[in-house]
Amino acid sequence: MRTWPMTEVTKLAGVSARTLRHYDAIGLLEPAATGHGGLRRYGEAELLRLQQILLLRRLGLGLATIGDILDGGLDAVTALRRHAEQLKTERERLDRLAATVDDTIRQLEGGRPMAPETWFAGLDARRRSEYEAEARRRWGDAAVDAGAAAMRRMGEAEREAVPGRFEAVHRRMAELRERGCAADDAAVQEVVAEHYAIVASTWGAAPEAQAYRGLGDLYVDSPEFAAVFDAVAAGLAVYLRAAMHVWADRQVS
Amino acid sequence: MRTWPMTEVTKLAGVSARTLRHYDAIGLLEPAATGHGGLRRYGEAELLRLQQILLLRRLGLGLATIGDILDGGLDAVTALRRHAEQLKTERERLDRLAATVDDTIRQLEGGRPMAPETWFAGLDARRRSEYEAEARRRWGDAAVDAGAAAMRRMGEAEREAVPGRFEAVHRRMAELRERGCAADDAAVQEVVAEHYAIVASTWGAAPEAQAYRGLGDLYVDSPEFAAVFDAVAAGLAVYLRAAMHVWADRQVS
DNA sequence: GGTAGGCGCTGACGCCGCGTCAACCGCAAC
DNA sequence: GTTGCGGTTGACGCGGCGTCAGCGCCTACC
Repeated sequence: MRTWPMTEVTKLAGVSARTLRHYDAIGLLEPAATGHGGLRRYGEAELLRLQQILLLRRLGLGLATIGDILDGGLDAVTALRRHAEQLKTERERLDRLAATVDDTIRQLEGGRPMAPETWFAGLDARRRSEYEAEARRRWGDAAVDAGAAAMRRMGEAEREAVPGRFEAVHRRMAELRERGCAADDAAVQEVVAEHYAIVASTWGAAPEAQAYRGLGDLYVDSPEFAAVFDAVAAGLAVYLRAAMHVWADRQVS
Repeated sequence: MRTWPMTEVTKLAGVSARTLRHYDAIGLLEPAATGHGGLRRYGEAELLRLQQILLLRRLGLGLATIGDILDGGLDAVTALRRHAEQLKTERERLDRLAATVDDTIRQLEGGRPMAPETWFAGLDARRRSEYEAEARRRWGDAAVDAGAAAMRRMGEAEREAVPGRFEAVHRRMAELRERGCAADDAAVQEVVAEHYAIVASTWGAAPEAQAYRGLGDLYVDSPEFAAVFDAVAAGLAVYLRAAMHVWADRQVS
């Protein structure tokens, strides 16, 4: 039986010697024989196996998976189907990411701040669904769906103005906190009222006092939200929550 | 000035303590102060910087790039534009990859071998353009474009039959080589003639003898092609090239 | 005979962004 | 005293090799 040394194999298959040694090291492709000083020699069967490895590798499969397939422990079609799923998921993530990046570029160029709606746009499906699941738990399906619908109904100009209005509220709240105003201060409650109005416009309906309270909790409990507020001014999330609680309590009484 | 310990920061920003230590280790975000036993304390400026880090990280930028941006050595818009390019390139690569994987699944299910056209489909842009550039060098723009057009013009059934016809030729060539037939043997040249016919049908025109010679060279020079032939039978690429050279020389004389 | 060069070998580090141990320290509550 | 929390500094691991470093063997040339 003919055998080939590594240099030949690298030329035939277009892989580096390092790669062949790696495949040997991880047990993916062992030489047919190793003679005089550890020289690797590959036979026809090994070349064929290498071909299959390279084919599957080109499809993006991991070496461990490829090994499982070639050793018969895994069905190729099953593995590829699963792989195709992952590819599609990853592609969708890149899609959203690219859109968010484009958004950010436009906003930076226009000198406008980040839109809160885009805060979650780049999150992967798991985190996004976690957030949405929490929202549904807190406020119910109807509220979440109504909110999404309301956002869609809004005119372009109106929708674009939302981030700026939120930003303004955040800054005014930060100022008041800086000046030492308590959460139940009239000036603070005035700003909260405006905050409530903006939230109501994005939700498509005026939230119940309890729901608004819950939103304040979310601002602190959710790392993503808290981070955004604390970027405006450290501690703002907690301050805002307190003010929202006061406002909600007054609505009820 | 207020400062926060790590536990607070992890809750505010939603990052792990490990991440904060990592950012400290690579010099991306250093604590405002470290007191009594190395305890890290973060000030408002650090929280703001962390916010910016997380924002850019969510967009998929690398930590090194983020550091450059925040330290003023790199313009955010420029970096993001470049990043968006890369995202799009990567997304396109995944698209092609997913298509190739789907193809492969269909072929495996149908029990048919890989279509040669798909050999290059999953390659990244660089390698693909390298290959195409080489093809244009070898045969000229017109030939390459005509070939692509011919493939598109072909009927579905015809196009699907191409892989099988190539496969059959490869197997017959391998058999003849096994039996010790020389490249100029009549039986070998008969198979080569069929090979030429298939190539002609995919190119949309009968190749010049010189172009056909060049194709034989490519079969050996290109690792990807050589690998595919040598998977059918080790050494087949070289054998096929020799046979193609003989055929081309006879056409000229 | 020496020596330079080419090809092969075996480690081992590096990449990227942390997760995840392990081992230890200081402070507070029981 | 001990338990537990919250912090510290290492270190390994992931995937798929690229890229040295340092060595051995064979050949060619002087």
